[in-house]
Amino acid sequence: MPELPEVETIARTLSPQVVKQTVVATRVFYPATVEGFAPLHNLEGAEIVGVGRRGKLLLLQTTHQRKTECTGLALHLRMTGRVFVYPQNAEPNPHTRLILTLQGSLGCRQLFFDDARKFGRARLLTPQNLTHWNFWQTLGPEPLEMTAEMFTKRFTERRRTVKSLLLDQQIVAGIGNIYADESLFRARIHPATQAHHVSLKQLHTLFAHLQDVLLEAIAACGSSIKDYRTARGDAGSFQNAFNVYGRAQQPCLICHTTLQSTRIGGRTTVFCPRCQPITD
DNA sequence: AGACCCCTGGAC
DNA sequence: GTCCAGGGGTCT
Repeated sequence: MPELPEVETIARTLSPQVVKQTVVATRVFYPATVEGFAPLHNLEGAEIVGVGRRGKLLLLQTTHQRKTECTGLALHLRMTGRVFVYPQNAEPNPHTRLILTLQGSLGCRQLFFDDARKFGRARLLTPQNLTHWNFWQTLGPEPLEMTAEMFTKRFTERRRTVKSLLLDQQIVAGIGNIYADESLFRARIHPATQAHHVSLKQLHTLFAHLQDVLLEAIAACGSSIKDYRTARGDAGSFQNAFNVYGRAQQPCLICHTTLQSTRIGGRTTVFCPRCQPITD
């Protein structure tokens, strides 16, 4: 389930494989994958000039196509989306949703977007698509680019639980279930604490740990639970550093108390009842 | 704020 | 066969 560190890793590993290559053809195998007002074939003729990330969105930046006003493609991998570059003769598999055929200094290659669960989405970057895309328009700031003051201000005086705010893409972009639970454990904050009951000092601690865990995860090329791979096909290794995610009923690595599992905002939440006391 | 939906592979 | 994983949209 690609979150910020996984998408960042994909962007970094994909970039050298696609930059300066031209999209010469596109194929759509599952039409619902493409959202918005512009068809995927509007990318044809454009050269990929960069690969970036915004929150959990992977961004392929292309040369501006004046006729279609297209400047790239946004991909949301959701849970099972994968991006790979294959040789010209590679055949689509049953999970292949999109293929961009690339031509350039690296020869003819194919950029595959595979997605078993069909939750992933692609959207062309055009003025109309961006204007009418509420998710894009309301997406919160990047956690690795915001200040501690920006972060804490978004959590104070809110009654929602601190975990649901961490997962809210309008509050902070790019955090999913893994890094929400891991940063709350490190900060020793119970995930069900209402945000207005978390002290300013605790919020600063949470922000510092959130940045730490994201940077460590990026350095480890992300967390591979099941589906996630880099754009080179490698697994990440940060799953080996989890303190709580996926460890319900196992002993806390700090105090050996049995880790508890609950549901917050519809998501499985694992925490240590001793290290993360409830404060209310 | 919570429920349901979208989807399918894997665990049991 | 049943249940679960879960990001984001939508509806109540």
